[in-house]
Amino acid sequence: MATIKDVSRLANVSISTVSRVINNTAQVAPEKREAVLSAMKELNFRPNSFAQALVSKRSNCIGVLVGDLCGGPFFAQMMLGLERVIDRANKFTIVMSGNHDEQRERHAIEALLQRQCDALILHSKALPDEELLELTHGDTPIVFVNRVVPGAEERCVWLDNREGTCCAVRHLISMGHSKIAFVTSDDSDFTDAKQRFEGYKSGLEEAGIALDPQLVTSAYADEVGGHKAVEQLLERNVEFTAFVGFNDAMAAGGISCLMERGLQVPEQVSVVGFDDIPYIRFIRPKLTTVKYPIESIGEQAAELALRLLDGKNSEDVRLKFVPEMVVRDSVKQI
Amino acid sequence: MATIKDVSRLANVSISTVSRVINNTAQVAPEKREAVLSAMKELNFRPNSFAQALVSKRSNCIGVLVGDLCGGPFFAQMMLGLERVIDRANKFTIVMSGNHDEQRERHAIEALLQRQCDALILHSKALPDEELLELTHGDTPIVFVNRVVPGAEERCVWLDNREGTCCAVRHLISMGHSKIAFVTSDDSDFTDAKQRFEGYKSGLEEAGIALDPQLVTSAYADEVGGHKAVEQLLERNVEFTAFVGFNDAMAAGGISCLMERGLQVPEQVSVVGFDDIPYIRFIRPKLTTVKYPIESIGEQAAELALRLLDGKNSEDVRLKFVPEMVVRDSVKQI
DNA sequence: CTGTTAGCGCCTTCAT
DNA sequence: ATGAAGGCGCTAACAG
Repeated sequence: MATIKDVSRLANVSISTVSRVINNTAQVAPEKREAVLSAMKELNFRPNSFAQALVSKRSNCIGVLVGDLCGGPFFAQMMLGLERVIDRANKFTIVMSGNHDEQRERHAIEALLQRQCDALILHSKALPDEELLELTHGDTPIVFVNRVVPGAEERCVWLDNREGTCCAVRHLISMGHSKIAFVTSDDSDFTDAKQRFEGYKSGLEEAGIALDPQLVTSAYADEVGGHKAVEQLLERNVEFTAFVGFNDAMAAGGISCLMERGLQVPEQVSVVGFDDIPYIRFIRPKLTTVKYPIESIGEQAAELALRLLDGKNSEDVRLKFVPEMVVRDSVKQI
Repeated sequence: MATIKDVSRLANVSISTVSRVINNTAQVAPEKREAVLSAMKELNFRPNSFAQALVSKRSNCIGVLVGDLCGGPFFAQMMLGLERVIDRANKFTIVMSGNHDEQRERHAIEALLQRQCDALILHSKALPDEELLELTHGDTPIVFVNRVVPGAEERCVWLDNREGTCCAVRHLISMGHSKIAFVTSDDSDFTDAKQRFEGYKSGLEEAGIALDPQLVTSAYADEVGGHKAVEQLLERNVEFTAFVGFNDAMAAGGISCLMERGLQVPEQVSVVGFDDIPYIRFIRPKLTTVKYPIESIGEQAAELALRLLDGKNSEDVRLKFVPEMVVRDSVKQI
């Protein structure tokens, strides 16, 4: 790989001049500039980004920690939002996945930091609040996604999960339902699960409906889990006219369980999901759900990170997102 | 951020000694080693990876170009495979997406190269063969995924698309079908589309069935497109008992079109998809499809890249993948 | 406008 | 076993 020295030699100028034309950092005589340009082309020169980073103290990289790239389209969508703005700022994205494992998350963050990322965007599920808070004291700007870290609220971009399930319940109630089940994740120290359950409870409470523990069922938070959970629910022989799913996948699994038993959705049971994942359009009936605006969240998180980096004020960055209902065909008025 | 100098000062040793304990590159007196270690801890020292890369000529990064992170779970799954092996090799992954645009792909590769990635794994759809071939002449090892670049075959990890649709057709024929439609992408200079169409043709040919152009229909390669394409097909009023979809999304779209018109799958029309995307389980009936082992392909691509890097022989890396049928419920024997 | 010079943080001989 | 010194490729004063 050719270096700046090679170019300077070929163009018969000093390395500073070359540097100047590379970075447009000062005026250079047109003829010399031409000479440099053609020398660069001839040698297929590309500035060594490490040398640049070493001296300029800027890596132009934003490090991103995600749960896992493959757990559904979720992170992919977030990345889409992130990339859009990071790209526009002419920076790079380095992605690492923590796979929801504490050790791995810690290691990934460590690695990102060591890479001298200019800023970090973290979607950490496994690390404790204190550890995350600690990180914000370092000299690398850090932004948290989908999580509120106490003491670092102004660096968190997140969705109000509680409000989400609450909306879902409200919607069902407005459609005449009152026996509403909740099909949730069995990972009870998963913050999202707690919050969504809270939302379910307060939605009922608002309407003066007592919580019936028999109507709450849980399993692993995917389609298979949803299927199982609804199966359990059915076995309990409690009456319900609707259920809210922890996420769309569980809702879809639950629906297939109902259908297998000859129960029609929404004729006999209404269903509301959560997330509005793209491939929900494959599900029949079209699922009514709560939108998780993950792409926008990604965008705002990146925006915030860049602001922090530039020391610009970040007041107009949206931190807290409020979910909205997406009404489709899986809820029936009764 | 503390530097090696700070550490050496605090530990009362020379820079070299610190370097030695960092890299385990020579014997160091136990007491000094201890002093260094504790100094590193105290200063929260992390070696500057740029300085390391600058002098060692190794960035420990593998650059990856993907079509887009969000066009379905496809790339996410590939990333899963890639990451697994890159991670195991203690290296990093830098991802950029080309969004199927020639300019952007070129720019992304340029950027990755400038980042001094140790090797590149490219999933390029838009760049011409010659340009890609050219890249392999540089000094950075390059691996192509899901594409055969003439002249660089030993650096390509790919699936035999042609064989895939051929399998699908064979399967349908073995189930008694002979009027088999093909619902494909309208992007005709898209290599995958060409190859899959070839497979469809040769599948028919094998069975001595003449190709009926009326049975081939195309649209944008997603669910909506599938819907449209099948709509067209229906309007043509040609008889068919089955169709092969360009991919699962088109198949799913086609199925919903059929269902809306009261046509049962597979009772009246059998369907075979392509890819076996994860969320296919949401589709009713369960779709029979051709598996695209994208995760394994990702793994092997990464494996190949690492081999190339280490100059190890890469003979046992699997380059060409052969698709296999996944038989589920959307095909009926007639 | 241009060239010279001094590092950025680290690794690696080369002496000791 | 250890320290001193040189240099990786580049940028940023500083002199002309």
